[in-house]
Amino acid sequence: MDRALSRAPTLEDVATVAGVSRALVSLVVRRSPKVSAHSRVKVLAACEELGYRPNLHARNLAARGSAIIGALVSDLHNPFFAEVVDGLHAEAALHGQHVIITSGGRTVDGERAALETLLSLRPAGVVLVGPVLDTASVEQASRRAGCTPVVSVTRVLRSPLVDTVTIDEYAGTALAVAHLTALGHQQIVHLDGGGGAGAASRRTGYLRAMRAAGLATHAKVLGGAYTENAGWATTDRLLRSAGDEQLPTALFASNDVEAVGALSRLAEAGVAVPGEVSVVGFDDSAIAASRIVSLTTVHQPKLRMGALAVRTLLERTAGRTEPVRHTAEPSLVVRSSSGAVRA
Amino acid sequence: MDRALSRAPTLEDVATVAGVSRALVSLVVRRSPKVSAHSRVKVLAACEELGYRPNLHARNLAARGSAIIGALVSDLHNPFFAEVVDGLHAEAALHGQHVIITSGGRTVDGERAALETLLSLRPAGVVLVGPVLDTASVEQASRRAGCTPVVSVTRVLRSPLVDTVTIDEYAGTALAVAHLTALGHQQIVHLDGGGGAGAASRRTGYLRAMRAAGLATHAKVLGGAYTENAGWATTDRLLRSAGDEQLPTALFASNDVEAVGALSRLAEAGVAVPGEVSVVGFDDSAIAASRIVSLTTVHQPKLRMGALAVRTLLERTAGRTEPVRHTAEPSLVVRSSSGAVRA
DNA sequence: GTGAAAGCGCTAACAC
DNA sequence: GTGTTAGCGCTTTCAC
Repeated sequence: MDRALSRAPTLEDVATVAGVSRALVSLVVRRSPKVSAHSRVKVLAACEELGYRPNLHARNLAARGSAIIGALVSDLHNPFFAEVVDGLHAEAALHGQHVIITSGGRTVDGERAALETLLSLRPAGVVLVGPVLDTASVEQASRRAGCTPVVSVTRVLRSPLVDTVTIDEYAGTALAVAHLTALGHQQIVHLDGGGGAGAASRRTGYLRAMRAAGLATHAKVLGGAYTENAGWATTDRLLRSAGDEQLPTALFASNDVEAVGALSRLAEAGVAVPGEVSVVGFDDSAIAASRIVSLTTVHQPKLRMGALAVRTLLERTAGRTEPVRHTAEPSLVVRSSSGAVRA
Repeated sequence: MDRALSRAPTLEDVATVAGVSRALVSLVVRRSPKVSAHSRVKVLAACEELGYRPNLHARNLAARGSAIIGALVSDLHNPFFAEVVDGLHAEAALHGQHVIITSGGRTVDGERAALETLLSLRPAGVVLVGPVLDTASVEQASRRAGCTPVVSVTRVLRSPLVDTVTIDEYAGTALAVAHLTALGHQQIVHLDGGGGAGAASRRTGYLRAMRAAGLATHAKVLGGAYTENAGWATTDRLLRSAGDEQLPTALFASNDVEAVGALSRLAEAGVAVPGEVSVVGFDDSAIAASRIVSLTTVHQPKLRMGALAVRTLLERTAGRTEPVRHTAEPSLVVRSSSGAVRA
């Protein structure tokens, strides 16, 4: 079937084999309707025979604009982001766009370099998934690339050049607190997420929800971070500082891994979950669903957020100039880490 | 600083501003030594002023060959692969190569499409990370792209066109079995990995190691897969079929998530780990290190494997035509899921 | 419908 | 050292 060819076949090769001009082949591969059925069949057969695959570089150069959407994922180790990328892929495919991914290894410099690489490829737009990069760097990079559209998922970047897709963090925290109060909990401690994306809003949302429930005096925030170790350490401090009777009845962590840290410290201390203490997380990442963890948590619609990011990007490409800030609706997933307050 | 420019600046723009020819600018940005210091400074200043960034498409087209290494990652949800990608990045950076990633969402069709996208970008080479794609498809794709070098990590593809990087699965299983027998275990059951990458070798390795330890009669393989549910279900069957006294003293799972499934089933049944049953996994993925799991497991040097993949790729580019099969050395990470056999 | 010709931004020979 | 010239593979007018 394949003719021997040391280099990859080009439009020209296809045209020669099909006995037509290059322009015609170009029209066929781009699915133009202005081609006779006869020619189309001939050309397609030649493509097949040669194993022709268009050169995206050449296409991009000639068409000045590509069907590539670049995704800069801050942390490939985080399955949360993987799901957002799934959403990106699905929606991009619907619009005939290709998605290529780079990662910055959770560092500002790494992300800056990865963004440079991405922009050198002159993509139709860039999706920043959970970026740690500062707004100024993003703005500058976008502007230098002829104002390539940028949308940030998870993290809000306040720039007229950047659209954002996040969830309604306040609604999420309200769901978590409402779930716990409905179970009779009053002593609900919040394990803070430190400087993590959304952590500040979650803290505020928690305080607001506690106030709304008439539990303002019970509200208590303990410093932490979006890590398992932080969750462990914070819970450790809690256990040490309080006698058993003063232990809160519920812990609301700023994200899932922090909740897992709390769970493991509680298990070490022999504290029953949810018998003595209920634990609620945030994100609904893969670990929360694991049988061994089975964590009640606030679900973020990651797939939908990814898809929304792509649509938002394409709207920009289509001419919108006003920035938009989308917030998706969270929901609560009840698993076995939460239950009625202890007697 | 930035001059207003609606489109991204080109070499030509830089040349105009610097008052030199395009070729000179090209030499400067490619760090050629054959440029006077004076010109270099002038050109660099102009680049800075305009925020110039080379167009990779144009460069690739003109130079027929790019500094792009494409990575096709079968499953972005798997942190195991993320670490391999870290290794890829690190080594690629050392050689001035860019890494771009695509994913096939764990399906053959998805991977085929992702590979097409990658190859349309005419990369210097492609790294397949844990591919599910069949050998024939890979061979054909590579050949159609003018024999683009391909290296497969984790999964062995038997093709003269494809290099591979895996670990020594036999050595890994030997480590696990030796660890357990040293602790006095004899009733060691293997939870099979089904059709997963390396699962067959791990099964064989287990049987071989048991035989070598004089435990051939105790060897027992239970069907499974590389999933938490499979680990749970297999352990469930084990618990149901055996009275308590017939329970094996150790479980050796084909990978970590399967081990986690086993752990959760044992916890549900109130079986103490490692008091009554020891559990050992394979891979040393992130979940194994989690405090709540703390799984003894066989470590795969993922970073090194990623780095090795890049080096292997570049050797091909440099002219090697013989395929190579690298096997990295595993090691054992002892955590708290394994202990001395019960009395 | 189809073909000819120009040019996208860059590199690589080759002159000077 | 520096400038000139010819493409790389494709899309895009614009004639026919």
